[in-house]
Amino acid sequence: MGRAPCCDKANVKKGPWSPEEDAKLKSYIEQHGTGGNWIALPQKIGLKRCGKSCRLRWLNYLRPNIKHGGFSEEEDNIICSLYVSIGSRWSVIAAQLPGRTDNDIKNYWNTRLKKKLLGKHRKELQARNKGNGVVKQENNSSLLLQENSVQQQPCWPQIPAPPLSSLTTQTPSFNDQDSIRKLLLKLGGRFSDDYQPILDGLNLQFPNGSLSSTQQIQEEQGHVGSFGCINSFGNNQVQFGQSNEYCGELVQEQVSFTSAAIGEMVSTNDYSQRLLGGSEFFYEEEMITDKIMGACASPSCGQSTNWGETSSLMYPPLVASNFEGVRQEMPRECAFQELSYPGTQ
DNA sequence: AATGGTTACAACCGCCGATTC
DNA sequence: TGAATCGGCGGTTGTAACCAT
Repeated sequence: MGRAPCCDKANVKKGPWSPEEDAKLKSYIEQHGTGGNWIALPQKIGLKRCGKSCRLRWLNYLRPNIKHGGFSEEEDNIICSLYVSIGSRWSVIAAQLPGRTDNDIKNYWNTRLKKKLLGKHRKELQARNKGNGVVKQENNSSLLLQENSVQQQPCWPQIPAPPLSSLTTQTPSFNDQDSIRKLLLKLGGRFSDDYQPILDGLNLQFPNGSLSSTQQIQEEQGHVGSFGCINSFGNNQVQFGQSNEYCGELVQEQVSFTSAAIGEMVSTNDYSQRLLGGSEFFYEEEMITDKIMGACASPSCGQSTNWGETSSLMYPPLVASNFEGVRQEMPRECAFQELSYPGTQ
């Protein structure tokens, strides 16, 4: 059998913590530690709180050496570059920023960093459209979910690579690149300038339809994987790929940058435009919603869907250097799926 | 000064792998 | 071995503080 229930939810207090509760929790943990059992803790202290709530309060607020607010530019850069690399794995990102909690970073990203970058990105889009005389169609080429001309064919988006020639080749200027590099390595990514392109080792099929060797193996096994984002730090090149399944079809896109360009984007807080130059969907949920809904509503799709169903397929990016890396580092939302690959089975 | 909108952040919720019994 | 809980995580929500009108 299992254990006793975690807590009596009817007799548990919710909402903001009072200074008295904080003091009780803090002094107890400082004297006795957590005892390795958060659930039993509130009873010992005499708090009408859930053990989970106590844990959260301690980790995010009461723990010594916690920093709140006032993120430095350096921290911004680290958060941005790690988010680009590994997605919303806040605990991993927090581990690189002493004194910061995952909750803090998550809030900071959601309320400030994301908007800051998106705002800049939108301004640039508007300026670009103005310059091109484009009325609507905000760079819609970024995510053209093509209607299938033939049923059972993947609907590949047409993603134009950003103008690499326009990107600077100067050395990335975010200060903590080395630690980021180490972290990425630890996470299964590669970050070396002499590293060979990894795409052949990945289970990828890009719009040109060519199969990688790994893919062929996977094909033989009768399935292919779905993953979020691939970062290849080889030949000074970083490639972001996203693979999603819409309406039972695999949709992939790929954007490439030089690692120097990434450094520039991050250091200038301007990476949204560059990174998103080919993938606005990253932030502009409403835009992709419309497009996906539109695509899935297309006659060729053959089935109806709604955003609630498709949204779960919007995977965050992650680091992967090879197929195993993809499997191992796949966030749980990205659990390796046994996708039937249209046209390859 | 009042009101409505926005921002920032603490806290909750629900899921999942690990652990326990 | 399987059921149940624990601990950790990321996503979401509630609300106080702030700002603009």
